[in-house]
Amino acid sequence: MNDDRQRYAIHAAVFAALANPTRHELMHHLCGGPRTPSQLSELLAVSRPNVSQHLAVLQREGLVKRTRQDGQVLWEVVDPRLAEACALIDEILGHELALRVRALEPER
Amino acid sequence: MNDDRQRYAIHAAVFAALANPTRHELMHHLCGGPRTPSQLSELLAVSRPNVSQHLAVLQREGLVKRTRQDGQVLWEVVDPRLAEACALIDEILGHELALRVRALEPER
DNA sequence: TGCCATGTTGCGAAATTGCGAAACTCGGCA
DNA sequence: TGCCGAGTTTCGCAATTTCGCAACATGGCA
Repeated sequence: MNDDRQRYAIHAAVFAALANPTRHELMHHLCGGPRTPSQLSELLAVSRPNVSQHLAVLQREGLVKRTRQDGQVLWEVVDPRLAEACALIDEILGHELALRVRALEPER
Repeated sequence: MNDDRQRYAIHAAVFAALANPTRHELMHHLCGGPRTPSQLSELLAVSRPNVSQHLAVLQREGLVKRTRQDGQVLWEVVDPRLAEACALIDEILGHELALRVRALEPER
């Protein structure tokens, strides 16, 4: 059972990597294919150092990996099925999430 | 696209609810059926106030709900398929996670 | 060699999180 | 009415996270 505690901790760490809007958006773009830090920086309108920091967090949890190609740095998701998993959670929480998104729109 | 930002934020908030070992363990137990705060407190060896706090976080993100029965408080998951989603992520990250769990065992 | 674009790392401040302790709410019951 | 147990909320503090900014590393090119 102490074993389970470690599993819970490791699991929670993986979820923590996705528990940030910027990292979530990073994963979304990376699921569409490898990108360079500069591309991501421009896509998200986030500073390059910030992108690097978030990518480091995702890498630490084993969600993305860095490769080199033609002298430039490319980051990519370890397993594209991660997008499916996120979509599944979307579907399950679809009602709740849709309500909350809609609730924000007519605000102002 | 600003719309997407809100979606990313809401998504990240849901993941943040599961980005804590105690809350992860709470969800695990609740997926097995409704439980009272006292039961959860004993199962997890966590103080009752702390259990209430974590349940409040999970409720805020629409993952669990509170019901009353025979004068006692029961907490339950909103959708049991959440367990499936977690299992899917387990499977996808299975290799990585298994390695990391195993890496912890022979430590001491 | 020097310059410049790309990427990463280190640091400090502000904001957030997690948890114990104390206080509060609410039913049931004598 | 008063008491007691279950459950929740509030408060204070330590630890963590996030981000901007500066500094550092690296590779191409004139």
